[in-house]
Amino acid sequence: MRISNLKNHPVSNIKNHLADLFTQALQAVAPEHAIQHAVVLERSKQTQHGDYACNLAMQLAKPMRRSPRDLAQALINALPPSTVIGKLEIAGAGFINIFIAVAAKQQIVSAALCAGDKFGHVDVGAGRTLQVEFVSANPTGPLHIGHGRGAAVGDCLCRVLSAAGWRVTREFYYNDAGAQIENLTLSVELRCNGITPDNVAWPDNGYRGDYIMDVARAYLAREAVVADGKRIQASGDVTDSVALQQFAVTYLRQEQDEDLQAFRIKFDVFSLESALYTTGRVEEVVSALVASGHTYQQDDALWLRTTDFGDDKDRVMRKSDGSYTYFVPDVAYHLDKWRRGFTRVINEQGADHHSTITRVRAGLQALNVGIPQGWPEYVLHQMVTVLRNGEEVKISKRAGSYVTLRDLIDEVGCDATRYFLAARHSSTHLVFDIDLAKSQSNENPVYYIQYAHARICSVLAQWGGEVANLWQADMSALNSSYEQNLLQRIIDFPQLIENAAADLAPHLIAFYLKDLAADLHSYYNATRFLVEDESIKRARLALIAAVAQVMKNGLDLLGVSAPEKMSHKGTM
RNA sequence: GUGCCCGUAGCUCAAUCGGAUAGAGCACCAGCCUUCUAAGCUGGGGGUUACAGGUUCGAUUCCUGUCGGGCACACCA
Repeated sequence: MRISNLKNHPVSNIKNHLADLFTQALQAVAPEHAIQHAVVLERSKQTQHGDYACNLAMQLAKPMRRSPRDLAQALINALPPSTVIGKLEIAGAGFINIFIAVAAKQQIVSAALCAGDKFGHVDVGAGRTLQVEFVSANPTGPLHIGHGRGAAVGDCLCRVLSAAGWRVTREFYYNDAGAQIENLTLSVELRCNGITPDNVAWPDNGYRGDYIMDVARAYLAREAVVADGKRIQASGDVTDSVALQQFAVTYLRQEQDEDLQAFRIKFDVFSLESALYTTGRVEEVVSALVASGHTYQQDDALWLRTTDFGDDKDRVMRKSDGSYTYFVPDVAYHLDKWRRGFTRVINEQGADHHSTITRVRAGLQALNVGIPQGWPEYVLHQMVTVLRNGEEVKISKRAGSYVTLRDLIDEVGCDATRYFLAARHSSTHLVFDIDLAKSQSNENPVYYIQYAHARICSVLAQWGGEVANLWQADMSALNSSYEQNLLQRIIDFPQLIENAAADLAPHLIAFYLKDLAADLHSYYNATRFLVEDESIKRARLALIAAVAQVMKNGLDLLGVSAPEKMSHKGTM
């Protein structure tokens, strides 16, 4: 077997291979239905049902007025031969159960080892560009756990989409203009003058967190801060509110950048809301919207008739005081994304911003520049509830009481924090129990997975041979049920990446890795690897080396490290 | 009141565009280290998938309604 043959081996993309076969069978048996019925194959949940199942016969039964089991037999008869298929059975109401030939399954080990870090990557994106905007926190305070969820989900999404063949640009949008920034500036100014939040003079919408005091202190001490390559030196002049605002924003951006770096997240592009005003893009969009005929003047304000595009009421664009509401620069920003050539854009954000979706899309539709209706796409994550000492910690920037991302990284660790925040479906509420994550770190799933990887590395190190040559091993000895499970699990990996990318659901990676680790641990406990028989030894080592490769690739999709050693912790 | 999200084992969560007997972890019980890392493994109990209808060969999944939870409903962002 040569490397080039392994790359295109059907077992590396087995579902598509089977789907092709069944499509041909369908053409032969029922050409008139071949167009309406795309062939769907699914993994069987139980081993007695084989490895894959096809439900085509049951779907065709009604329109063709034939019994599903007859149709199943006809499809099987028309199926082109393949070395991948070991056995076919008709079961239940008309399922066609497919058993993959053991010899074909064994090929996946060599294929995975040869592909290395690229194993599992697919090409559904075909190199097309795609932009993901995430985090996009206001520069008015440190990142909290909610931003952490957005950061983890968004970054993992980017990694998954890259692995699925998309060329991904990561973007962060700063709302560095508007009322919240003015509140920030005022809060820092008050702190500079020695006024604290418990003072009656403190405004209701002022920021109360201790970090405001830190900003004020740094400003008075004439410190320098850097964000996005720009260095700002504080003047210390409390009466200069422009300088104060610039310093405060840069200070907080620097802090956010440091937190993101500690969370192993890197953005390609930072966009500033303020730039949309200074470059005239906001005005340009307003003019275009007025010209589109979807606006009207009422009560001294300018309105956009968003109800033309599915909103439940119209929205104000320009307030009677002449300033714009927040969604106007948002529309300008998204028009800019479109003009930069991103025909696919995904915005990952907290569900508390879901009402913006309709408005932004309505504004873009009103511009009538060819943007599709469902553009951009959104992935919304639900709120994170934080438990500390068994009690819910209320997240409120203004009250200054919340758990920062930095706290979590310091207390729980980057790996575990990323895993916990990314390992849940984003549409469900997440409970993050800090004490549990800290005190039970020995039972943390991320350690379970990393431990499986470290165990393999340890065995390979004790063997001391050349891992790079293992792909040439004779795999025919891999016949135990443990080995079959692992082979199938490896075969599933490319399909997993395809599904996770299609569903924009990176949490699937986390669950897969837990299952893979469980299979590995069972195998490890039941099997010796460094045995006398050279052929068996090499086959088993090749298998676990392939498993380690998949775990490393999978952990990388989550941004979690794959250590080669685990140092014991705790009292176990 | 309106819109969006959610409701699965005691707890935290899965379930691949509707598939066959709904799965893991934690917690609880009983076992496994003179052998490659016990942060591990093996076995056990635990369910009317909130509730009621509907669609069909088949529903945790889709539709309608009810109940419960979260979020959003400004000329705030």
